Amino acid sequence: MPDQPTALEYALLGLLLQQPASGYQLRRTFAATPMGHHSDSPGSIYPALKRMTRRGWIKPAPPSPAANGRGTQVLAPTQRGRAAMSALCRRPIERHEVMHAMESLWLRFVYAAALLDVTELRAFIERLRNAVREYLTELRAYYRQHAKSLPPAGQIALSAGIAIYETQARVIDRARRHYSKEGSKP
Amino acid sequence: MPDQPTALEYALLGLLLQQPASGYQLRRTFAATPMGHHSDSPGSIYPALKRMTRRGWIKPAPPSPAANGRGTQVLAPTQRGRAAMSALCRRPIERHEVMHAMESLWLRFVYAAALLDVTELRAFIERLRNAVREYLTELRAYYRQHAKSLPPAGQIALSAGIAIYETQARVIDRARRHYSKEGSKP
DNA sequence: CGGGACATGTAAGATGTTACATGATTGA
DNA sequence: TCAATCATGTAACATCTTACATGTCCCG
Repeated sequence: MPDQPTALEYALLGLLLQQPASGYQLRRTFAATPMGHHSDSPGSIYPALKRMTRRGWIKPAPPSPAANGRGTQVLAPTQRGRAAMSALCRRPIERHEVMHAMESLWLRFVYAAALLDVTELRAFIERLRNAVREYLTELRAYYRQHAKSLPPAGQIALSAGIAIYETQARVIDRARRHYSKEGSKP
Repeated sequence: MPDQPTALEYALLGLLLQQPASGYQLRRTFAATPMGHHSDSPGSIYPALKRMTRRGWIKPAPPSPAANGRGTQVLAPTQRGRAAMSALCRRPIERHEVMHAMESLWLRFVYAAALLDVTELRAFIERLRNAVREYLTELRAYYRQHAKSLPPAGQIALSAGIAIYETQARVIDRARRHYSKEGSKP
């Protein structure tokens, strides 16, 4: 039975939306790419692809021209797959995603830019911006209240946590500016 | 059989080294604290505590004075627990930890500051600094090679990844300065 | 013709998630 | 006394990790 799709499934779906590929190629991408800290192990990739197929998100591309001979099976997203990713991008951003899944949110930003129209993309960026700012407020409040009772190393580690989110807030502002006025082009 | 200790176990051990506590209190800490993105679910905490007990890292504190009445069982680290944490802090830092477990490394920094002498702490900071710098070099190289072929959003997301590590490198430098000359106090 | 990369998959085992079960204590 | 909180735990389930199995193709 189709449970909740995992972050891995969305990451795979995103890659396939950019370019249909085989399981093996996807594994290589995860192994070679710094973005998205997912495992390149066959034991996670292939079952995930099977689940996605069951969901109707992807399907084997027709044997097609360049069937490169080996057992390679090129997978391509379906219309439903595209819809699932769009739906993800439109979904509200939750606190726990900001807390420990910022990587996934950055991925989502990339796919939102590819799949949504400029207006919706701007809305996504706005949601992301607000979510991060809210969490930053929380973190700073925590720091104010607890820093004094922490050892110096604890203060430094906590300030690192805050600085990481401040940095990301700055990059989000940059993205916001980038997509603010010149969304569609001639 | 004792497999490899998990990050959760080390996080729990660290908290217990600061202050003996019950499973429930540890759960509350995970729920309330921004540091360490571990689950506060009983289904992960209690089995982890049981494994740690099996390993001899912790043991129930004697019924002691303030047995607060309820079924509370206060757990305290043993000598072996302390040794396990020190060993973790002295261990070389691996690429994959820098890639997707910086939170754990910050935790480790806090516990290194609490458990190791200044000389060893400085060595830990140096290792952390080098590991992060090396990974940053890799990330920047990847950016140089691939940024051009990425969509704008992909470039922004990738630059966010880099900026996060640059921020952390700066905080590590701060820590390094902090522990450089005035390690022991008057 | 043999080794290495390509390519897909399964099996065993451990961990984590969610939901439930259980019971004591406190306070309204 | 009723509900909320404190407090520990288990069961079912899904996922991930690691290791293995299998077979094809290319190149030296």
